[in-house]
Amino acid sequence: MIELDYRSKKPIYEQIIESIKLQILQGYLKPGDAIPSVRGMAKDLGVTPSTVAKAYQEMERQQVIETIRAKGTFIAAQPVTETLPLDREKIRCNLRSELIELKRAKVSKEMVLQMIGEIYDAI
Amino acid sequence: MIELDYRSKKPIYEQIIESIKLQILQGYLKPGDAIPSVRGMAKDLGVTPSTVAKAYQEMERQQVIETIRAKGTFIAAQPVTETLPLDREKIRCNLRSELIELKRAKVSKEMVLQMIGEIYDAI
Amino acid sequence: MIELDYRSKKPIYEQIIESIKLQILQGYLKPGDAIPSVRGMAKDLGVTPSTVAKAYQEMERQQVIETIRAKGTFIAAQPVTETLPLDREKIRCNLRSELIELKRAKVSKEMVLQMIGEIYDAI
Amino acid sequence: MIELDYRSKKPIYEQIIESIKLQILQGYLKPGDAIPSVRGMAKDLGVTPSTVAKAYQEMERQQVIETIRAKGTFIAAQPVTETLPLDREKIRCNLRSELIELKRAKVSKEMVLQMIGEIYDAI
DNA sequence: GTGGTCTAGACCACG
DNA sequence: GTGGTCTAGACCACG
Repeated sequence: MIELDYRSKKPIYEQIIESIKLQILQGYLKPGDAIPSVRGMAKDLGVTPSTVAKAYQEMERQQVIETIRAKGTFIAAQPVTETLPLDREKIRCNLRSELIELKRAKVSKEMVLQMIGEIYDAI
Repeated sequence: MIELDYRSKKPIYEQIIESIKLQILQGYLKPGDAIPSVRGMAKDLGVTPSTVAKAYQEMERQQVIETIRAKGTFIAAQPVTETLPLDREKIRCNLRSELIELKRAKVSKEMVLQMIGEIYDAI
Repeated sequence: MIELDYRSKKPIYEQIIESIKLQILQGYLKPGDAIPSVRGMAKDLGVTPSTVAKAYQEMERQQVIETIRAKGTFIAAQPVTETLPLDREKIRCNLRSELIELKRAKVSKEMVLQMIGEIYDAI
Repeated sequence: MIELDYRSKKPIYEQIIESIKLQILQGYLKPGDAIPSVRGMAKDLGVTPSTVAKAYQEMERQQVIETIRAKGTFIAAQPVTETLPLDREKIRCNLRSELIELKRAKVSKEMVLQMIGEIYDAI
């Protein structure tokens, strides 16, 4: 199941994507597993189908899921392991933004690394 | 100087804030240093004064800069070092989103920690 | 409804904020209640949407209201009760300014306390 | 002497007025006492003469001070004790704004009255 | 439809 | 000149 935070500034469709990816990482969802149809998940989550459709389209583009015509949508066989240089750059940039805030708050490198380690393990 | 990336999804006013904070962290801007007037920076950057004003107001709220009555705007004497719990939570959440992507790309914890360390040092 | 005083020196957006806060205190608005959209209230009040947007953004920052993704804006669940020390100091300073005027007008301490009590109760 | 807070949002000329009034209330300045010339005070405070002139004009209007041609400026003979209904209304309105914030912060009536009493006594 | 961002101006109080 | 407020519009992402 997916829990949405409507109060968050993070778009709903991104929350859906993040949640699915997380469940894959954590092993709750495995390659070949079926996930609900766009309409089904929209109903479950109480959002409009187009929001779910947007999330699915984006995940399909990223080869996280696969849609097999008339059969449904499934977790993709093998998650691609390489990130595109462009995405890599985006991640670096976003991380940097957060690290600027932490460094501004005088959080030491050691504290940051510890924190990152914890988050990484908890994923 | 500030370099803007108009292609970025990050709003101009946020880019201005991040750039100023970065320059403070890197020592290019020190407490008491004057920064350009709203109109001056707007002209420099080729954006409307309201965009710069929005950035300045946000930074003043965060006590990054101080406006002194008709004398100009200055880097605040002593940046407050405590982050609000709420902001802290937001940072954690944003970091997590990026780490999910890295873990998905099979980037090991060691690699992530190394990368974070580098970014932290480079700030 | 909100009544604006265009002759007042108090900015429109601040009047909107004060009015909403007052209605919450008086129980006319309760946590979870919807308030008009930015555009809706702008039309009601006869001001430009950006003025209302500014008021809403400030109230969101103060956790007075919450914006829920494309569903609207609502009175926040539980107003935070702690004031920041800095805000507290500002309130003290503003109160002092007014009390100086009252003391100058030879209004006795008893009269002032009575007056304050009345205003407090009437809120 | 007058201490100005350039960081404050309160205009310099208002700070000057408040300071003079305070010194009168506290007995440091008595009716008939001379106060510096506009230029003299401007030099003392490090502000432009027009700022001091604005403060003096306003105080003269309020009969706080008197300017005697070619002799200088003096604390007025007897401070007027009645406030104009309009000013009274303004004070009430400003007090109300601050009290709304205090009530929002769940500061009890007793606490507020105590706080007001302290400030009043300290003036 | 909704809020967020941005433009291009105007006016104002302050100094 | 300076920042703060406001108007009247535009465009965009999100849902």
